[in-house]
Amino acid sequence: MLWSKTYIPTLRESPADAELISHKMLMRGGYIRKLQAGVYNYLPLMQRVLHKTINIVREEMDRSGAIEITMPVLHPAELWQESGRWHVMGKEQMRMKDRHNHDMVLGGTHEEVVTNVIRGELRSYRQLPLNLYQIQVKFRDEIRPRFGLMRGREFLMKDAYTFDTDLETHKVAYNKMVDAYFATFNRCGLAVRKVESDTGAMGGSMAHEFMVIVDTDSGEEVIYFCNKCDYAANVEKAESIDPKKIASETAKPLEKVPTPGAATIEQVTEFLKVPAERLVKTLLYLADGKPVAALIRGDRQINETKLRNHFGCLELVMATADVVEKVTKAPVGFAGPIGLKDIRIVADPEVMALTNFVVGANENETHYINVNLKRDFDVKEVATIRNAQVGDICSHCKEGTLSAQKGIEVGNTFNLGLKYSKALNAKFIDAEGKEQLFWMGSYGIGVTRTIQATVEKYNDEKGIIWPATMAPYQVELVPLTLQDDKLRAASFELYDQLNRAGVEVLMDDRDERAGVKFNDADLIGIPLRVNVGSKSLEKGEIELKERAKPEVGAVKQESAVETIKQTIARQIAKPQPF
RNA sequence: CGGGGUGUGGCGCAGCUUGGUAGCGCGCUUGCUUUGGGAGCAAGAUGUCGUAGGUUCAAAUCCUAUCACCCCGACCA
Repeated sequence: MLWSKTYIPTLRESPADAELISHKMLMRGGYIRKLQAGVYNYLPLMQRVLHKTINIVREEMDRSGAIEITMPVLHPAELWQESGRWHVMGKEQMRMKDRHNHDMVLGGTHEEVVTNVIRGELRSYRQLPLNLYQIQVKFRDEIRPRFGLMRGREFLMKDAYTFDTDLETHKVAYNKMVDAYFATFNRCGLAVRKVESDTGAMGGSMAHEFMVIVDTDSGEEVIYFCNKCDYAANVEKAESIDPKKIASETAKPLEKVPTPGAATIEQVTEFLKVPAERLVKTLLYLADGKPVAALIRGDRQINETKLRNHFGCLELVMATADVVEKVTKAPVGFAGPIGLKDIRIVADPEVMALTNFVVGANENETHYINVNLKRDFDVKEVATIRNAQVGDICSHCKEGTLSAQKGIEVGNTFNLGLKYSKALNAKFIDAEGKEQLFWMGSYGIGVTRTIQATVEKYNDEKGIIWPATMAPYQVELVPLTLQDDKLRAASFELYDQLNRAGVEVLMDDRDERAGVKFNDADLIGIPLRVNVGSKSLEKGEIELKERAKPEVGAVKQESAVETIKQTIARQIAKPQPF
């Protein structure tokens, strides 16, 4: 392709609304343009990267035995009502009405539709296992779309769905997908970490996320991993070991003390000269509208996902001040479990291990000190509802400590169990002639997000450095000038030779100065650049410059095509640029 | 939705406090020179100053409303 014949609108400056380096580079390199928040045009270079990435994903899915289909983007609301997710998805689901005033959904995921595809028709266990996948645009009305393609409202995704006869065969299918994911991301030059995650609105009992670990602030999610064993989980899921009961001190008598002006943990620790881990926070929430209380140590952060799972509610929101006052009969900041009646109270195991601790007294500017469980109050529900923290002991090996890193989630896998087959009544006949529900799994790869994650990972101050497997072109051919007839002729000849040799080549045939072309070449990040300049041409040579390497090499014109092909082959074999 | 911020040629920005009819850099067009890491000179084109009201002789500038976009938070197959 000739640069002059395609459309590569590079920018010297970053648009003001781009924050992440990857977002800036994709904008500056003329890869993407925003249409509205979270919705992007994919320009010619991006389109080619997209094709490359899709091909990798497709090849690995096919290799794993998954079968490609295409399902509609437009779904009838009835299907979502049938599964019960019409209400679960809430505002995140893009919805519209047709001319008959029927509710429609722009799909953000396809569990319902894929189940509808097979139900009633896939009737025999002999047709199982089955894995159906598609690569398709998805819509999600994100609360806050951001960071370019990282969190879009419209984005490209590969979604696969497995159907199996039982849990054992489901696990086989699940692990095949896990293997396919590692293979896929490897080919993209991305080292990914598989971490445990919460199942969220997907239901089911097991889930993993595939994370690209990044040093920058671009990681949207914090993941915790053990320094001794291979345990890794995201912040929603990560668990640390529960403490043994602290060598029990003698219970001191309960005492109610005034704490004027001390409503926050910091103020109370300061005022009472008690460390935060001796305080118990009483946090009030509305679980599907009903007030509930959660007790965690003062030095800990509540994990609302864990809390929501414990209460089994759809909606969990912090109670407003007036609810707090109504329930505790005290202003915000003085809630405590003693005397708190008629609401469910859940305590973190760490709280259960405390003695002589401090709680709010449900009275303005008052706390209880020397509180002890059983004697002063009792809780019926105990569940881990705190966030893990760096330095905590790993809950798996019980030896290592947890560290944290930021990551970009590029893929995920979910065991869905029987949730959707049950809700949508999808059954097959087993070997005994009995009707059974399908065991299902769902598996996503954010294709457009993976592309941006790759840019976020592989760039320098000059621009993008693509892994050869994803690069829009394999080679960028740069004639240093077009004014010199010999040089021009040699460039076009090489361009033709490369095309005939099946090399994906972009030639910068613009009548620009060399510096402009070099800078644009570095910006768009094609892994191999070939310079045709008069100095080397006099020696019968052309120059090779790999984007990821500083040095410039020279080869004889005659062997140029061969050397270029070898270089490309080497780059593709090891796609990680550095 | 809460908090913060920004909307002025394609991109980046100034002008707004103190109203007087829009400017800079890059890019774009044409010509000449130049040509190995973002050239120089000259001549040009491109703006209903986000939108709608209002105040005023006069509004990019003041007031009101509204929309869009960005950041933090909440949320997130």
